[in-house]
Amino acid sequence: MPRAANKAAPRGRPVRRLAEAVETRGLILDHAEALFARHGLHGVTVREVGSSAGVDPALVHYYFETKKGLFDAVFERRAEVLNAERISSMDAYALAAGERISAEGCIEAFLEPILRHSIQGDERWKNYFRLLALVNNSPDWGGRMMTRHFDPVIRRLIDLLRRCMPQASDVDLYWCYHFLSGALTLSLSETGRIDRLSAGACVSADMEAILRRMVPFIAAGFRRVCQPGPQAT
Amino acid sequence: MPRAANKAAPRGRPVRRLAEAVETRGLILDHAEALFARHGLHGVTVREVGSSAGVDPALVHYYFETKKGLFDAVFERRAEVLNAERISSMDAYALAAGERISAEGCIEAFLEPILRHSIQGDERWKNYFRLLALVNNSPDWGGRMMTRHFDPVIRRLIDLLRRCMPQASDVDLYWCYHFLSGALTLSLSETGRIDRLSAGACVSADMEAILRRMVPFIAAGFRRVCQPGPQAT
DNA sequence: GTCTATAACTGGATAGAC
DNA sequence: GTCTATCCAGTTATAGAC
Repeated sequence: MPRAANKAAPRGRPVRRLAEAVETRGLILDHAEALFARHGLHGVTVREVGSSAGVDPALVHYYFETKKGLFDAVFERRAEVLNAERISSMDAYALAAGERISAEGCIEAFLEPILRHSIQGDERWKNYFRLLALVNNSPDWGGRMMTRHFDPVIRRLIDLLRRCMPQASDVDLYWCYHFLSGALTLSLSETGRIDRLSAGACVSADMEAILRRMVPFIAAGFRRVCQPGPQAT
Repeated sequence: MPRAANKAAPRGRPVRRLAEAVETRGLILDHAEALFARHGLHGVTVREVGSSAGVDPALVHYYFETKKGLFDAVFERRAEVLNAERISSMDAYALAAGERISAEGCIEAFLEPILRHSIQGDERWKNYFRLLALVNNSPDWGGRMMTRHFDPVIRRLIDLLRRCMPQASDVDLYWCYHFLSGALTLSLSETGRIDRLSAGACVSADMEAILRRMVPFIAAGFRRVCQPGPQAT
């Protein structure tokens, strides 16, 4: 079982070797990411990954053992980065806002890191987000995968939002987050559907436009459902 | 090319035969629907469909020619039904509401038919909805498939909403629909994630709870983004 | 319409040379 | 670490008997 890069340098070997290996590994991950994002786990073959990355297919097994192993590695790689960014974004906001904390602020702090990568036009991140969308909507293992990697960050968001709406019940907060999650992941998948539907008025890739509308949209939704305000329907 | 049930009765044959054939065809569709919903197009084999339906795999090709043909047939079958239901639901609402038309009413009229099937616990419809969620979030052909089958109905919804918010711009309306679409399809996919995230407070399958919250949530979002109201932020 | 048999091929995975 | 060669299970799809 050749476990991937467990012990760093294989004792006395020139560093060049290791650097190249890390490079190869990353190359495979990048190309697998792009392919999985578009066709899903079962829609991609190990051979395709290899030839896309310009690397022998056997190397894929060398580094990741199985196709599922590769898929998981792809999924995990950016999850950690993203979570760290979101946590620090929310922490920074909470600290800066203090008592003037608002739902809009929390949601923007939560969304901004993920959408910033898209706005900056990083294709690798965009592929990863498409993959996220696919996994989030996969009935069998998708839910578990999301739970395993992202739940702690979501709880942090819910905690912040609770401070904005102290009278909100947990059920309401979680359902509202659920709507947020659906709206976000569909946006991330950039299927191009909204472009055609709107006859060009909307552009799937325009994350700036999405962020600008999603923050008030979601915040208003949260407030309406979680605040037992005067509106009676 | 044995086109499926093109001409109804093959001239002079006993009706039994035809009835059984229709039954077999439907059986295949039902089981394919359940499998595609959970594993996607590439995650299912023709053999699996056959053995799940208790039918010879060759029959799948007899009725649908290719696996993709089967997939398309599954997707189309309920799309027509659903569209008709949604149109008549919205028409009925618009007629009844008259000048007292509201965003809440439009959205509920749009959502109710789709969620009613789930609320009634029809497993076949629920599988179909899971499939919808998967397709809606598929970057490559998903967007086109949604466009082809559902855009006219969506335009009808947008038209109604425009009557509630005459000053709304098209861009805003379409983006807001996009958020609605994401929230809806994630709900339909019932991944079970929200159940774990909320430690049991929310239940994925509880469409009643979803509908009750989604209507005000989405309506508030629309109003906030599409109405140039006094709120500044 | 249904089933058997099989063609023709592609998939993931591994052993072993370099 | 990388590549060649290969295994073999499983794939779609079809021809043809019933």
